[in-house]
Amino acid sequence: MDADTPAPRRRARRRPAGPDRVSARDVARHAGVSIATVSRVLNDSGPVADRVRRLVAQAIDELGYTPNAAARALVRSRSETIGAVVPTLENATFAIAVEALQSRLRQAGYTLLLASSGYDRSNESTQVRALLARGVEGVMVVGGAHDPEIEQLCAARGVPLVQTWTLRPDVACVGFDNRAVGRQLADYLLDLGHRQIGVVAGVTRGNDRAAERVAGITEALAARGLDLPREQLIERPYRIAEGQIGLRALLASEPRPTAVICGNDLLAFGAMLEARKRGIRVPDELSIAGIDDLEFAADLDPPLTTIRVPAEEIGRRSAEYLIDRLDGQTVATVTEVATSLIVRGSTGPAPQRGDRE
Amino acid sequence: MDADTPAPRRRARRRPAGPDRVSARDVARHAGVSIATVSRVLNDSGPVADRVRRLVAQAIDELGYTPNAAARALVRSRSETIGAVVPTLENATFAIAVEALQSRLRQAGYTLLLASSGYDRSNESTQVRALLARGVEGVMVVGGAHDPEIEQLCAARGVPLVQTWTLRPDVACVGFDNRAVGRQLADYLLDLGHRQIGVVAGVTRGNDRAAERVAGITEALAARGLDLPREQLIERPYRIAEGQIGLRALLASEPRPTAVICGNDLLAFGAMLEARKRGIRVPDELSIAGIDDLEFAADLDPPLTTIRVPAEEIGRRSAEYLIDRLDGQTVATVTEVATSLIVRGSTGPAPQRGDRE
DNA sequence: TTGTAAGCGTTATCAA
DNA sequence: TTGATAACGCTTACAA
Repeated sequence: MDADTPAPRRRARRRPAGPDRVSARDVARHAGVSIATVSRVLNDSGPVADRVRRLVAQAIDELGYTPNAAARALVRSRSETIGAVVPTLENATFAIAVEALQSRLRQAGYTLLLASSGYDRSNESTQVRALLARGVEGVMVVGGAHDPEIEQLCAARGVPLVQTWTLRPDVACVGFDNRAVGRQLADYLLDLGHRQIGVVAGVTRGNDRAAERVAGITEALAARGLDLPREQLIERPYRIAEGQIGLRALLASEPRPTAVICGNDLLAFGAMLEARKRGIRVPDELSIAGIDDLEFAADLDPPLTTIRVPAEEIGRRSAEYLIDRLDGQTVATVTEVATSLIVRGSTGPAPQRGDRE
Repeated sequence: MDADTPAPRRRARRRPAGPDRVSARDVARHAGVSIATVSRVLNDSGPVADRVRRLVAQAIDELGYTPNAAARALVRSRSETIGAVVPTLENATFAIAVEALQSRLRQAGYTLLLASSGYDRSNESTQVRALLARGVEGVMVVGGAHDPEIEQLCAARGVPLVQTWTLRPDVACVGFDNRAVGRQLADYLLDLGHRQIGVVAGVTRGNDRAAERVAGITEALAARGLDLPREQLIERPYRIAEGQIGLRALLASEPRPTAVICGNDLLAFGAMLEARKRGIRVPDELSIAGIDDLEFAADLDPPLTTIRVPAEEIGRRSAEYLIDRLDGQTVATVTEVATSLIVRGSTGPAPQRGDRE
């Protein structure tokens, strides 16, 4: 995909078709006042006689006038626009966050410019640059590891940037500690007696959240003197079908894991499907856990043990951070949202030696 | 939610913080040329000596110049911006479409402004108005029934509007015949011998797609001399848990349906959960069908019979329609995308009298 | 091949 | 309480 090189337009019309756009000048003429007065009633800046105000309002109505946002943005140097770049909307967790982000932004009068990166760092950078060129006043991105250019560009223009799904002390962010999440999941399974733990992670290249989750798992294992051998760590894109592939690969390894941590719920769903297909009883023979707590997680059979990630809250709080910053308020730069381990039926004690078969 | 009344900003700064934005004038000065020349190399309009071109390019680089989109939009009266309003991104089918829409738009140099309506017609209208005020050059909405204001506003400005997930001969649209889809599903089940067909529809108020689907089902039944009694038609929001509620309601009615058509796959998933919970065998005792063919549909147990809706294609083609229109091309206004019945394991022949129990 | 200058539609300053 | 008018940063005739 060459999202980078916009194709040239074939024919450039000078003005949008339709009846020539009505401007403030038209309104002014129609109401028999000056254009300055029109502006004043429009923005409620400066005094206007009630009678005049009514006149202008009526003219605006009759002419169906809408102020030109570009002109306003130009003179005020404020676009009232916020940009967001997410990896993909196909992952429900990001879709939910974007939904909340947009909704909160609109309440404050901002419009959302949306782009997606496809989990590609250089593409992400391109998208941010495009948004900045469009004059966005704030930017939201997912994750804490990016092309350094992103932070630079935003900083250079004084455009606040909020990084989500991550926690970094040095930048504005709304998220959680992915490493801790990985650790928590691993510790939980270790406490259940599992010693052979496999991982179906997301693709870690260009995805610091996925990488951190793996790191957390590794840490927890190390703390108990265990390690995560290469064959026990499979990386797959975040899709159900990939979870199946991932589990298949893990099952081929020796010793066979008694528990599998998946990078998110989609992978976990796939893993559960594969286990069922192979007649492997979950959780008796194999425990499976995910991350996100998507809508369906509680409804799988057995219900999926997972880490709840408050996507809606992340989106909403990101919006609030940007809104407040643009409002000139000083706000906490680091916002941690609470995740929590939701224990359901897909995980259980490690099978005793001999339990199996 | 009062998304309609943006709260007033607390403090309005004059210019965005940071080092005063570098303008074309700065670049011109730096390169020792006129501002017109800068514009020429920037847009590749008009002749520029190679040497000068290099000079300017270098200056642009050194100064980190980015053209001001608002100024450009103002003078060209083109914002290179497209607006979309979907019911919600929480429904994967819309998320996928938006993803495709955005990606295709960017390729053509457009940026996507996104808003959501929450399935509320007046809110949808508000969002469209906001987008129009932002100067979008094209608009995408979901469905074919809206506040009439929407079509008027777009028409008045000559802004192309594409309506999706629907087929209307009189307007630009990319979609399919929801009524036909409902009919097809009902006919399929009728052909299997079902005579007691229940429906868990989406909420039809303000949702013409949901309403059309129900209408199609009703039609198919009528064609065989059957009707759809009130108690056999349940409307619930598009969520898994609501599907459970819906099926519960249907099961309480007499005679109990042998087949249930759900407004989308989420409702169908819920219905299947409820059936399982009650020990009702699917499809032996009860057939269940959905619409959308979401990622998980094939992986349910039993796999879900559904209608495949090409959401990605709808998004992409909507983008292409708008791009071509804005390019001055004459394009087909009505684009039908193919849906297809995917028969899987969740539906089967109607149980013979006495089969049950 | 280059530069000058007239807008584009607003907002905001300053007089009146 | 109102009206001229100068920006805002850019594109684009038109001149040179």
